[in-house]
Amino acid sequence: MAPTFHQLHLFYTVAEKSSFSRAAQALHMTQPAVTMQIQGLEDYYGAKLFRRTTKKIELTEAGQALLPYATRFIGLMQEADREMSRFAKKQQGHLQLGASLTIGEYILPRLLGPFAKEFPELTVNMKVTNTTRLLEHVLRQELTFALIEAPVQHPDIHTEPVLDDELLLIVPAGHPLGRQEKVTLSDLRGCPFVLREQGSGTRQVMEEQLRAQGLDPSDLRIDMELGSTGAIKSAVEAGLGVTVLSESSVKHELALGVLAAKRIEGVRFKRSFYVLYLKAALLPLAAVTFLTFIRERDLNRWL
Amino acid sequence: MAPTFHQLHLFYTVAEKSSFSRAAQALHMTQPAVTMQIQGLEDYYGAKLFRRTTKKIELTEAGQALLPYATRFIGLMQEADREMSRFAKKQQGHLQLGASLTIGEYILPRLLGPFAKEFPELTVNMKVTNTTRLLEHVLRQELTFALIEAPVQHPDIHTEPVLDDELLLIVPAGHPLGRQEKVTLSDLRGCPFVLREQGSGTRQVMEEQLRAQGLDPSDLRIDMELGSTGAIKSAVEAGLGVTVLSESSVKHELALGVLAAKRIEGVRFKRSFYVLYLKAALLPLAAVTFLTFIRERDLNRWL
DNA sequence: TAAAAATACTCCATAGGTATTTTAT
DNA sequence: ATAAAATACCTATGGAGTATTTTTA
Repeated sequence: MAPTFHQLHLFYTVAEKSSFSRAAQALHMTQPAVTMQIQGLEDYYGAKLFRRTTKKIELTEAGQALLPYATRFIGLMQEADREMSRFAKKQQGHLQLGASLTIGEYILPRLLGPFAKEFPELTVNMKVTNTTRLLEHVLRQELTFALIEAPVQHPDIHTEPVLDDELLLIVPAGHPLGRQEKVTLSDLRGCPFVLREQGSGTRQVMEEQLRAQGLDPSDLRIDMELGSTGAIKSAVEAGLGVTVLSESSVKHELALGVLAAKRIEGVRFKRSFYVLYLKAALLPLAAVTFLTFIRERDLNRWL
Repeated sequence: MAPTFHQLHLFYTVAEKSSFSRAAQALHMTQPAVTMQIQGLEDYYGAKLFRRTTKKIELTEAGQALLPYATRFIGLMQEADREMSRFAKKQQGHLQLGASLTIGEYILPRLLGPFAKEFPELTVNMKVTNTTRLLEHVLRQELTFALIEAPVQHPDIHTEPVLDDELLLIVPAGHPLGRQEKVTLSDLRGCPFVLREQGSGTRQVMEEQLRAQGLDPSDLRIDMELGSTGAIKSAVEAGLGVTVLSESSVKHELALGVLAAKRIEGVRFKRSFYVLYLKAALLPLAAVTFLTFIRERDLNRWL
């Protein structure tokens, strides 16, 4: 009797697309099915929601009144999904996940194992390509969502940050660089570095970024390579060198004053993830679960 | 795939009743049907929502997380219903409406005609008895809702004000009673009254109230009986007497200072409506439409 | 052992699909 | 004339009922 969430979602999509047929297409349905559900809503509320002509449809006054509620319903449902994904242990489903090169190569592989262990009933399928192709795949609904390093602009696509870390130069307390107003790359020449080993995500991202700025990573003087973030922090604290880490992973030490963080002029060691998915299709719970998993991890522990 | 509003409502009721069977009963369903829907939710979220034992069930952590969302969904749906009822012209349905004696006798009869005219597809059936019996009928789901004059206390019942007017003594500007600190009933003896005719709702309610306070309405000196609120206001403004009206119907004149309103010590000419309906069962849209109709009317124009 | 929830099954309503007609530009 | 929405009709999924079994205080 009461409207279903599904109906309100269809209504929202029809309003958004200003067309029954296009909404149907966006939602993997046929046009008559959409018509039926909208009629169901109209019957329930006892008022027409759209004024139809063959060329265009437009919201009636009643439709305009309902639209914000539909939006709020969708938002609330997504919020609930997000909250509930914390508890989803025996959830089952399948994810067609896309990832850009860096993410797909360095970062996701290390997360998929633990994820599969924690959510054994959720199977994940990953496709790695460039952002443009990922966008096309998502538009064609061949991928549920994709993880990329920068937001994209497209009317049918929703982008949302999953993680937005910046890697900073980390120096021990009292280090001369910590007192400088500005730190430039040339300041770092000859400076002893303590870094994660070759092949670690952090290291890879850093080197990629350096190369992207036209700098050769081998110009750096790397004195020490350690296998964990904790070890690196200790080494830097002990004055064995400087390093590059995300601010969040040294929050504690910064607060205590044992380490200092500086941004390097002209260089952005950004580590950003954005999810990209179709506006029309609600993000399925399995995807939300996956994103929650990523967000909850302290990614720096895995990189 | 996504949870239905219905499922969330069932979930809410089961949580509220702490029992599948009692929730089923409250919602006119069988226990297995409730079980199925809850299982559907649990499958979707991949987590148990209730910890079941034969004697009692309790929310799991996941259930506790979902409950506030279920509540918000229900609230949002009711809000939408209320908003949409403004447009519901061709809505169809049937209302089993209960009303207390005064409301059912003096007030509703005058509203049902216009309502039926505006909502020709909504049929209304009215039962008039005392509040106690109305409560029983609502509990037994023989009535969709009931309109009464005062809120009732019952764990399964929701009461909500529809209208809460107080009738005040209205005197022309500059009238001696308007300057008095306190006006008592004895002040009114011999005072010329301008009132609605016998049989009008306002008049009836007033006389009932007077009698309830042990006073004989015929003690009042009624100089004039007029057929409309507007006529009465004009007569009082012109100094032809004093009257009793709800504050809202003389708001304008009070602001202009042409009339003054006083409360009579020891007498409360209250005109309150409360809706009373089952907490478990959402108020059907037809009922919301009816209540919106009542609220939107300036009742004083009809009484 | 006696409640309450879970299963098993049956049935029917309805959501959705395909084919077609209607409508308005 | 044409593109889009509505209607007709059919099928099948799943929601709800009845009957029954399982569970645990």
